[in-house]
Amino acid sequence: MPLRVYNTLSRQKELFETVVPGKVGMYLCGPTVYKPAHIGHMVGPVIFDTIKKYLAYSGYEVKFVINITDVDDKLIVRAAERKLTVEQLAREMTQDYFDNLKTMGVDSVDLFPYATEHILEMQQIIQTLIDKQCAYPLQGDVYFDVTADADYGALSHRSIGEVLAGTRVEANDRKRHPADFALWKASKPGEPAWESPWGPGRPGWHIECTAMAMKYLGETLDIHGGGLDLMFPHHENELAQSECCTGKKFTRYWLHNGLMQAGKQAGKVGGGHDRHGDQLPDKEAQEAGKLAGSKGAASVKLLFEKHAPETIRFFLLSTHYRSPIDFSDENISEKGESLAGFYRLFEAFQRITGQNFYQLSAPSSRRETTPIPPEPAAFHADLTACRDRFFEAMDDDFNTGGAVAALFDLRKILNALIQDRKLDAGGAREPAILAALTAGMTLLRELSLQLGVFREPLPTKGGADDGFAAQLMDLVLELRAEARATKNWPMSDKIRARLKELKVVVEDRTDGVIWRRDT
RNA sequence: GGCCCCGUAGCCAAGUGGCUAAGGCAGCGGAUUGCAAAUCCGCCAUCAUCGGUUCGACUCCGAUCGGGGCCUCCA
Repeated sequence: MPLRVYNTLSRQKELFETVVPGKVGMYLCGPTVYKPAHIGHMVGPVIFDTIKKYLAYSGYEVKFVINITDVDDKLIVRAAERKLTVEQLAREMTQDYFDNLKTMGVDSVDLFPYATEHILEMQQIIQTLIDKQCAYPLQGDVYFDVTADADYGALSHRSIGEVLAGTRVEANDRKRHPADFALWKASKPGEPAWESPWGPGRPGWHIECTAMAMKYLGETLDIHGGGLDLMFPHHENELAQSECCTGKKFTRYWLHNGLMQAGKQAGKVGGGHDRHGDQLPDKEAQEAGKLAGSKGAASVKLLFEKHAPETIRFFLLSTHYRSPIDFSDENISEKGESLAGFYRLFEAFQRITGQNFYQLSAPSSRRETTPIPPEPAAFHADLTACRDRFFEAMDDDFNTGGAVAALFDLRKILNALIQDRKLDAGGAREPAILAALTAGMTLLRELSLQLGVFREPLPTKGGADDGFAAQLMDLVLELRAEARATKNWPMSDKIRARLKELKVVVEDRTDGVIWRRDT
């Protein structure tokens, strides 16, 4: 099954062929570290982390780079507000970003280069562009001349004329062409500045990505990712300056992820039944619906208090990466419900075989995928079909939604085996069946790891209190067992009902009672 | 105004020019259970509307309606 990816440049799915066979250079536009990350900042990293994992699993040697923008107007403003240096602020927010990535299970990034550590590389590229007449210095600034790139606009599918149609006329008409953009900005007093052939200044926004991407991944990248919002002008400009600099294709496959949206109330107001419906939502209401635009967009760290990070990751991956995602607590909670079924399966597996799902050693390469015993035949066939569906989905432009569905199917097949053979209900546990079950669970682990879920056990709720709570539960359930032995159902049911009020679920199984804390 | 995307069951969400349109959550029926819970089995969609292309469209084209994005150094 060949891998196919959707390329923004061509607007269609293309066969995935890398510059160097077997190797992938992948670059993702990272954050400007000026404020704590919100959920939207996690979308790209989670998606491209998953892509990296899957490519590596598929046999590619992948180098994955995410840049850190640590010099920028927003940083300067925010640092001044907080009476910090730009460097201090950047350092603090970078740490926040890294913490969040770790929590979200984004662990496949090979390198996080900093813009400020690549000023020299940027200057060299700028100089090359000037030498090639693609850029021109102007009063301490350096601008890229968009007319130097005949294909300018190809990525975002607009012509230079169209670009200008919607743009406000700026006061700054010193530029040769209104669409020209800054490669280097002369700095004002008090701002971070670096010496340059054009005077003290700092880099423009787009040049850092070109410099760092080329330095670490070569002049032609295989994959360049980012949010849809970056397509224009950021990626368009990056593409133009890079190709003008090297004369080579800059990126083979441009991948853009959809943006997260917070609520839809803004668009819904006044719609529907109002036949006059001409009450357009005002600009402010529209802004409120935009995650990034709403100043109240909570940090991911706050979100982690409400939802398990794994649930959030699963939420992000249950829809296609190019689609926008509606953010809401309800939508995320629903994913938590779906995941609970997996956790119960892991517990059943532990009860049955004594093995810990999280300690199963799963193959990390698709070529060495978990062998499934030929017996029972139906089980073998079902699992194989499931695995095929997973691969098919992922090979088709990383369709994580389809892959997730395969995981659910897998869960059902495993539960069905347990059910049919009464493995968790006092039935005989034949070694061959247990081996089949273990193989199936190993496959589940193998595949789910590619999505970055079920990596490690959830932290137990209740923390340090758990040991004591467990002892109390043993006592309560012992008393309840005595009541049940004498068919004292009212007492037995009362205990169970009262526990339920405490969010403790009791299950009376044929071979014993189990309990768990509910979410 | 310009460019672009989307509209699939109560909700979320895959997918395909033609066999029964994935999966999840919720719901309903059954098995199981002392009763539950959990699990399994089963049920639950004329794919926004209208027209066109085609032997045949949810899938292609056009129009309409509805939602959204970008054009503003938001990921």
